[in-house]
Amino acid sequence: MKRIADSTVRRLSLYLRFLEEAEARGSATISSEELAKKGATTSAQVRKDLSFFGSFGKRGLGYSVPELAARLRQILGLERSWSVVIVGAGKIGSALAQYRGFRQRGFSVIAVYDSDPAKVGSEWDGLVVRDIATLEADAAHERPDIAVLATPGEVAQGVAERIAKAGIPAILNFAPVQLQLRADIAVKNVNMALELE
Amino acid sequence: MKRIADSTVRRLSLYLRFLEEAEARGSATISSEELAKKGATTSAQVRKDLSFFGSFGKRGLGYSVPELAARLRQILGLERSWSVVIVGAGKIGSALAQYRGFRQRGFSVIAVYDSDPAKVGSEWDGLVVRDIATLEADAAHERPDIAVLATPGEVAQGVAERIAKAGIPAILNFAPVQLQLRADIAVKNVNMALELE
DNA sequence: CTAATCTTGTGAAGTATTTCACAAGACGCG
DNA sequence: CGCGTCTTGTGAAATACTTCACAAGATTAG
Repeated sequence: MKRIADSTVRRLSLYLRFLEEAEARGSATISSEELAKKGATTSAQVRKDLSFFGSFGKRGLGYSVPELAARLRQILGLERSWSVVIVGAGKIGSALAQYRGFRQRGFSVIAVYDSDPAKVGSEWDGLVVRDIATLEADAAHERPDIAVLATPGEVAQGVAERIAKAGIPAILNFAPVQLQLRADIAVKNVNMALELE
Repeated sequence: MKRIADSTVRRLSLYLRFLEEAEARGSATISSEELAKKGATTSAQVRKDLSFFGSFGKRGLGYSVPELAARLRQILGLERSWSVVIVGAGKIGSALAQYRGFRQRGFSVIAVYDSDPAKVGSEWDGLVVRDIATLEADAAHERPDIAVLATPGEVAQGVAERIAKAGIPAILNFAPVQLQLRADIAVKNVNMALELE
């Protein structure tokens, strides 16, 4: 079995969103054509994407909305909950910590870290900001799945190395630097200014 | 001339960041190999990306750092300043309004809008939150280049239509919905939960 | 000036992704 | 049941993107 293309994953995630809308509206089935129109793609593309994982549509009818939604959740790894820690309690970190979209998608924020003593101990939306010094010790028993890196660029590389050493296997990087880490750490970069270009 | 691939633009933006670092360090030239190593790609890829716009390297030497940086800024449209309005003064809107990365890249936030009377009139970082009711009138004379849509999903489509009607030609959409707009409005979607999947 | 060494620019080859096009299954209706 | 209509699943074709490989320009050292 070949690797799933990044572009395919993005589209699957989009399809899932449309399926959830359809589910809420009470539709029982949906065609590749409908999914395509909402997602600004083609029906052939939708079918190709889905057929990669097997065939769960009915000819002449379309796809069963609840069945396809369940299948996509499984493919995207959303049938289980992922625990997330946010490192950096600045502007971006605070927006992310309170972003409802994560919870809705099965990601639960279990901790926020910062190095600024003025911020450590303050409470946000039920979460107490922890001292970054305790990152390694906490990670050893809480075993978070993903770290969101939202520090200033200057310290991002150093903090990323600590995250890697603490045994957290994936980093979502909001800092505007390219991280250099061991290949077994999954790094995904997000650059908001880049989106505007 | 063919359209520039999305993946190419992303890399060009990355190269520019490395060039700015090199500029700060005082390097006069840089090779495709060096750019490739930092950007986790190959030197052939770097050269192909750049050769698309002409040939401005020197064989045996590499590329002139300031010259290439200037050329990339021009290609990416960063030689001029773009004015941005943020619509939606919630968590994401406020993080974006204060995000320094935009300014550094030539995007200046000229206004923030919200529909909540409790927020309208309050001041953020030198910007007064305006009532969304004045969007059309303001846009007519300020002519912003880009609107950042950071409203809740339920109202995003309606607000996007107003933005389009107000004559703003590009939207960066942070709401978790797929906008349906006229084809001449450039829409770019950002979905933070998606990045984790 | 010549030789050795770098590094670009670019066809050609190799992969990957998207679109086309159509056979065949599924349903509804008379 | 037979017919018309809808919609999937999928090879094949088309397109797009990446990597290879090498000729040729540029520099440095002797």
